[in-house]
Amino acid sequence: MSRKIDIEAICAEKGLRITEQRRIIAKVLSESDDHPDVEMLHERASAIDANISIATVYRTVRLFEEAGILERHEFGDGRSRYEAASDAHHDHLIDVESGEVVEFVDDELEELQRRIAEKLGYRLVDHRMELYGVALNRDK
Amino acid sequence: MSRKIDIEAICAEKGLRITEQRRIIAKVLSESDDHPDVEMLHERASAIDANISIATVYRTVRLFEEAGILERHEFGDGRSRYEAASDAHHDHLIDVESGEVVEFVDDELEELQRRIAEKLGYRLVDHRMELYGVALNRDK
DNA sequence: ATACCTGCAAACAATTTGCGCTACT
DNA sequence: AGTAGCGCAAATTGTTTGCAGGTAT
Repeated sequence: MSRKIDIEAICAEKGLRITEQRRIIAKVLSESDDHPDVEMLHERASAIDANISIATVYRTVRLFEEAGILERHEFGDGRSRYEAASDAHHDHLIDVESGEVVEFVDDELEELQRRIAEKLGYRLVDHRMELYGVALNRDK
Repeated sequence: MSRKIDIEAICAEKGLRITEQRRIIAKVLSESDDHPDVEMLHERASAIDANISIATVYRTVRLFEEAGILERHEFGDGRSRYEAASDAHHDHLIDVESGEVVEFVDDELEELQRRIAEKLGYRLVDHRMELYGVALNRDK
């Protein structure tokens, strides 16, 4: 789903300092096709450089989020999960049995949300939507 | 929005013990038309009986949620917020400027979500959706 | 050179839990 | 009477932060 995004280039663009640990965390993020939490990111980063502290992962992830490089999600398991912000917006469906996360886009849905907000007297600035489901054909 | 729900009766129905503190917390919940967090619930309960501990509020809120008496929401401010589970499902729109929460129902949306899940190969068992918006006419 | 970054450990905030005592049923 | 619930304080979990030393620009 995620076309590779050159986070390092974006950092330079935004005037962020590029450090060894940021480069590694950026690489890990770019190569993740799932929605890892901080602990998972730290594990993956540690596999490349064992000295990266989890505090740095937290700081970097916040920095990247504020720079719009990353999107943070809360899927209801208590911790935040991240993915590289692509220009293509999408929502998520979570398989409640396996925990698997499926990404999807539905223009009709986007449009409907905008209309609902408007009907209530608001201009929609953001939304969060997750569907929770069980697979129909268990034999996949 | 919330028609009064007799939580005490539901407790009896489900075989839950009815204690003084549960009765109070139930009353506070029934009378709340907003979406209080545990701290707010504790404050409101304390106004009735100053001896209720916050641990009991946490325990009771969890008990009630597991019994289906309560719905828990996470609106992105870190803590969980609760409302009495009514039979009438609804979603929420959060005014990002005032923090006000507007409840709404949209059948087309419900139906669309079901269809999207199905298209992806899932049976929809739950969903969470929040719209975030700014009021169109500020002079309301 | 210097301002920014990192690792470490301590601090925090929300929530849970062990324990001895109390109160429903 | 006996089990389940309560209050309190300590423990847990996810996350943030102060500080002393290191590093990118």
